[in-house]
Amino acid sequence: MSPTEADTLSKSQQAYRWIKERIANQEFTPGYRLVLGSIAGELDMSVVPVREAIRQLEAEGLVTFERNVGARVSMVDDSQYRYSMQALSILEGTATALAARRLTADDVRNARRINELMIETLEHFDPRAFTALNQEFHAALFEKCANPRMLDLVHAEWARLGHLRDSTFSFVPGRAQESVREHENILVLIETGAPLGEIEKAARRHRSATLDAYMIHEHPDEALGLPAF
Amino acid sequence: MSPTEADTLSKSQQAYRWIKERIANQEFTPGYRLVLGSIAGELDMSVVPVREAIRQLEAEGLVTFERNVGARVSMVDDSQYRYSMQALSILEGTATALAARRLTADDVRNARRINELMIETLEHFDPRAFTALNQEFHAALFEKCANPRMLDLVHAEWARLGHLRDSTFSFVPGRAQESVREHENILVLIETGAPLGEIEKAARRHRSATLDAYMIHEHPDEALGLPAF
DNA sequence: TGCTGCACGATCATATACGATTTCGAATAC
DNA sequence: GTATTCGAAATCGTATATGATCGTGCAGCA
Repeated sequence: MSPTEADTLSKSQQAYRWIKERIANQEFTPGYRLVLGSIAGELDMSVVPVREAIRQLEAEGLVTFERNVGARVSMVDDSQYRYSMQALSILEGTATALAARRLTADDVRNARRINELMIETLEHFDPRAFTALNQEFHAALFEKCANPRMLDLVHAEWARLGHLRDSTFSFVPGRAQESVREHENILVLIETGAPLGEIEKAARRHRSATLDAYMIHEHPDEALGLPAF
Repeated sequence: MSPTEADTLSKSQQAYRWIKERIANQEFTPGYRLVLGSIAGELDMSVVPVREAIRQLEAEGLVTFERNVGARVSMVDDSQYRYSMQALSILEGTATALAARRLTADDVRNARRINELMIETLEHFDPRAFTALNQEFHAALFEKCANPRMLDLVHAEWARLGHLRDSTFSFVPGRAQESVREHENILVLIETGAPLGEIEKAARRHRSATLDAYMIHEHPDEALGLPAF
């Protein structure tokens, strides 16, 4: 046999990934009509697995579905991005605080290493790579969150953002320097055993600041409409 | 024709509701094996819609699914309840703060009315009714949240809790009095235009306190394991 | 007795087929 | 010229059928 790489993958899951990838690639832009039959033909399978895949995507909010009409890629405007970012700032801030006391010296060292990598890449700045490292850094901090439910929510929100934009720092490259400084600051708070409230606030503000930078850069005219904390 | 009541409902949705109801009713207890064929037979439909329904429920976390094996009602132990409550305390706290500035005098009046209803029912205490009113009260406060994404998350978490326990106050009836007092306190904070941080903290603590009461009542021996803020 | 392997039953996964609903355009009436 | 109705094509919703996979119990052997 030649189970090239997707042998252990059910067709529904194949379809799921296939569609998701196209959406992430902007190949299927928002509003794009997802026709069961066509996709099934394209993937050389019947419509049943495709249906299931689309329902999953619907549950994640990536596509909207209307009965007897069909599915289309969800409309994602800037406001959704902003809202998701704010939600993430809340969730991630709390998750980071809930993980702080459980981080070992090694964990902190590792996070710092990632942050130093980010500093290095600042010279020949690559937004995509920087965004990826950024995610890695924060994951290192909140992954040990004492509350798995919070962790799930954080992951879900990260995934959601990943679909809306594959690189935040493409939009606000200037924010990168400030960002790594704040990272170090958070690390110090964790190391010195600062009150959890402080850590939460710092982590939350850190992300809010990225959002603010984005807003000022992309929509300088609009008011944020989102109260700060 | 006799479209008794479910004419406009697709079979997948019928199945979805049917199963969900059984789970809520404890008729399908955690660990219960959901067999596609049996359910399909019971509902007099083919397995296809049932499959879809189960996948939806899976996405919501109500059932777990294993390939080529089947679905079963998710195990929900106390810890999950606790984690969910804590997540809700965070989300709801923030949502309440994000809604505070948008509440009109009427909104506050309405919320206070609900709270007074809760006070009245304290005499002949009915946990179910009290819990329902409690939800109504909080919904009145956070429903105008400026961030719809946060609102979605709050709703989802409420729904999740609804499945785990249909009445929180069955477990800690003594908490009710304290609860309505804190409600009034939150209302005053909103009316007087307290800083959003204060409102958030109060709302968060309010729910945390319910969780603590539950813990002390049900698991006095266990440490919370969840740091307070 | 205890373990290995096989075969059977239960259940899931997918394909194909058909009926149902919606959408869109063309023909007709005004 | 515009509005309305009718009909066909596209697409979805579900049923039925068949192959694939997993769990389990029994038989055979050490």
